[in-house]
Amino acid sequence: MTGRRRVPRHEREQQIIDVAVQVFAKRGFHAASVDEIAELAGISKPMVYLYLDSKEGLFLACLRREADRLVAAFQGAAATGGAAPELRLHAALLAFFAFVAEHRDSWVVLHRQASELSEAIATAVAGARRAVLAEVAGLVLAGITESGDSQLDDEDADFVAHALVGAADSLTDWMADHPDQSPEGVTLRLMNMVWVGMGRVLEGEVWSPARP
Amino acid sequence: MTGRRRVPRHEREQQIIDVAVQVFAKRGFHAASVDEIAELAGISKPMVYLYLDSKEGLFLACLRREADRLVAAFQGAAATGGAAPELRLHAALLAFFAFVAEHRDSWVVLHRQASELSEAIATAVAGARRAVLAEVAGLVLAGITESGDSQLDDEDADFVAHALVGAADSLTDWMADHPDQSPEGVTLRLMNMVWVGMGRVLEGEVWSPARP
Amino acid sequence: MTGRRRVPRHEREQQIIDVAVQVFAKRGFHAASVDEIAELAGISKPMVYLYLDSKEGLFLACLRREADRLVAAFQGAAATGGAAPELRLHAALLAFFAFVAEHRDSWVVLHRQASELSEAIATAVAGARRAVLAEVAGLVLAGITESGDSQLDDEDADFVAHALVGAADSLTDWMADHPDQSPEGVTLRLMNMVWVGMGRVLEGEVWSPARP
Amino acid sequence: MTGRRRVPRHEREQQIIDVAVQVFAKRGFHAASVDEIAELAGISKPMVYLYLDSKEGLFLACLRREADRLVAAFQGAAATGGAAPELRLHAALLAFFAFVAEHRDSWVVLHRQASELSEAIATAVAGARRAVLAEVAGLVLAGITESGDSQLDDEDADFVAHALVGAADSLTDWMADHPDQSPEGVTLRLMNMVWVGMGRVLEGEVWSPARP
DNA sequence: CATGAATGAGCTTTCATTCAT
DNA sequence: AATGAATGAAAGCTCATTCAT
Repeated sequence: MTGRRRVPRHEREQQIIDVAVQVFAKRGFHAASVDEIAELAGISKPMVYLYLDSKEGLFLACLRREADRLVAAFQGAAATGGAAPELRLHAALLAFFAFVAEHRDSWVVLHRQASELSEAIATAVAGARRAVLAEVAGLVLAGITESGDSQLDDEDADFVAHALVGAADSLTDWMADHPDQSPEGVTLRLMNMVWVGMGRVLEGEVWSPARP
Repeated sequence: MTGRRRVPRHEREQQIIDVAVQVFAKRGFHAASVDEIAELAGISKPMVYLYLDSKEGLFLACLRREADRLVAAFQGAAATGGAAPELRLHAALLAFFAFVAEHRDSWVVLHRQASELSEAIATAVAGARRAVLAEVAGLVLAGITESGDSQLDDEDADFVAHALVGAADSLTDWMADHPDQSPEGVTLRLMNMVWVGMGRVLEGEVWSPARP
Repeated sequence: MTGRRRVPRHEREQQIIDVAVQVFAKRGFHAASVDEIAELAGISKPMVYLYLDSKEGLFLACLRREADRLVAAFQGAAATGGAAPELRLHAALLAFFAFVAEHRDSWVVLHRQASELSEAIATAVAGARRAVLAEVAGLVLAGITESGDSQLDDEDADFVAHALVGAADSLTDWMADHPDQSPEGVTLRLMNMVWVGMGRVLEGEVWSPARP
Repeated sequence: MTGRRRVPRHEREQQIIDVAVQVFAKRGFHAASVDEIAELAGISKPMVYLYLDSKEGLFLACLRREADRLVAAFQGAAATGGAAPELRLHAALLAFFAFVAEHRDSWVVLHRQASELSEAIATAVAGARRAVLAEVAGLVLAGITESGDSQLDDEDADFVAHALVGAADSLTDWMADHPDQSPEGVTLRLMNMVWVGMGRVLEGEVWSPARP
């Protein structure tokens, strides 16, 4: 039971979404029940339907709000992290890890519930991920270009972005197992691992199984 | 309708699991219905329950079979890939990407359905992932140790393993968008990105936002 | 179809229980289906589950309501039947036969469905029966004690109570075959049969197969 | 697993019925499953159907065999218990209590499973009970007649028989709670309670609430 | 004589969703 | 603005029963 009686619409919506994020994170989309969400939000089911239309609408609202927050944090950091691409990438990654550390539920909803859902939802999730990937790829490409060499192209940058985002994603689990590690530390390690390696590759150092 | 009439038990079980992997991959655990699986397998529901006990039992059977296959391929390659750790890592990653390329459904089931499920299932999935992570961390550690320097310890190896596995994971999506790319190519790129970078780091080259 | 549209909860519950008693009496617990009960009550199945939780919960509710009614009638009569134990026993038996005559279904549910059911249900039924047995045994003991002789003890009273209750129980069938017989008449006959006999025994008259 | 391989039909049937009586007694008709019975009997389900036709046929076979045994014991004792009706009644009751003491499962099946079943089964159970009631009523009537008085008629005898049989029935529970009590002792007590009382009543002693 | 394989039908239960107030 | 009452539809699961060998 959160608040009661005569709450203006927008505020009620946010309360409902707050609760829904928690419940979806804990139970998953299908296992979550609108009953439980309504009860935890301290209102009746018809209100949920009046404001959010359907279970899927409710989930979409959660998704959008949390995705917007995450993407905003990410892009905001990338925009203000400094001039050099690597600094901006670093700032963005840091923002990401900090967001996940602070809003675990939001992250779970965004990350682990995309399959088994409707077109609309899958699209929304994919859109957020694509936004992040594009941002990263852009930074990577800028870093490459800046370094003068153009051995690597768009596709390579996309590849690196996927690898980076996947690594970051997986490292959220590692973080959950190492609560003492700060987002800053994690970010620094990841940058070292990937960025330095990428730099060397650009300089022509190539690994191959034939001559390792 | 796969096979018909009077099929011995073990064979039927495999048929059912074959179909179930497809359906679970397409719909997700909760949205999948035993009815649909039975119908696609060309048998009646009671057979599914007779042989696999419950919907969860069926899912577990899928999970176990596919996880075993994947882990076996991965570890088999790691064992026979050569003497040097990086060669073995390369072989293992290659086996992984090849497996995913060939058994997309299996991979989806293994990868995207772990949350919102019962203890038993979560355990099974986590176990498979942990096996792979441990294998990778071992290889990474061996690579580090071999190189003579011991700046990096177990925790670092674990970190790198998470990053690598997460990157590989995410790259399966990239592969799905680039059907022309071979598993070999993907593997090579990833090794270059990570391994070379790691080598440089070991040699003392450090990146930091303060002095990039 | 009993009542329709927008009935407050408690009233609906009683309607449902009313119907359920009839159906359980006719079919027995296992053979009764919630579908049939819902349909006869003129509502949909989910209402039954919303209010009574489960088929077993529904049966328990029937059991408790009817058992309470019967035990209350029995004990109420025993309490107000007069001073002398035999008068009170007579009043209680009369109340029992009158109850059965008027609520045949309730009696069937209470009496014939105890086995093959869950612990909770068996406990509820056994509890009601035990309450009645204890009441009867108490009256019998009082009658014995009052008569001055103490040849008979607690165990004897318990034995007599079982015999009496069993006789009464069986006589409900006899009543069903003799609709013209009033509860009063039946009660009187039973009292004559048992109470007088018990009195003689207390006075020392003993029957034995050796010397009949 | 009782016996195996190539057992002649009649013997197999008896084995199946033996097991079925146990299972029906423990679980009740509906809750008992043919699967469990077949497994405990050490044979496959189709054999059960081949020999006993259906679940109901199986139950009927159990019922008939056990009812025959009980009625035979009862009537046998009544026939050989001596000349005087009360001696024969005593012998018959003794046979009844001894049967129940020794074949608890049979008694449970005969006694507590009659409702909720099909016409055929209800008829079978009712038939057995009626046979016993008739026998008892006959003895009671003989006792009455012999005593010279004819205040009491057929209906009265039937009433007494119902009371007696119900008392005996209920006393089987009392016996279950008093394992040290012998069938002989129980029978003697019951005879004392009822027969002596009946005798007094015949002699004109009448109880009534008006003048107790 | 005997059975593993197979199923039609029906059960209890749950849930997203809407109506009447 | 808000809710208690109500339901259609479907899911998981079980069981008595039969077929093919």
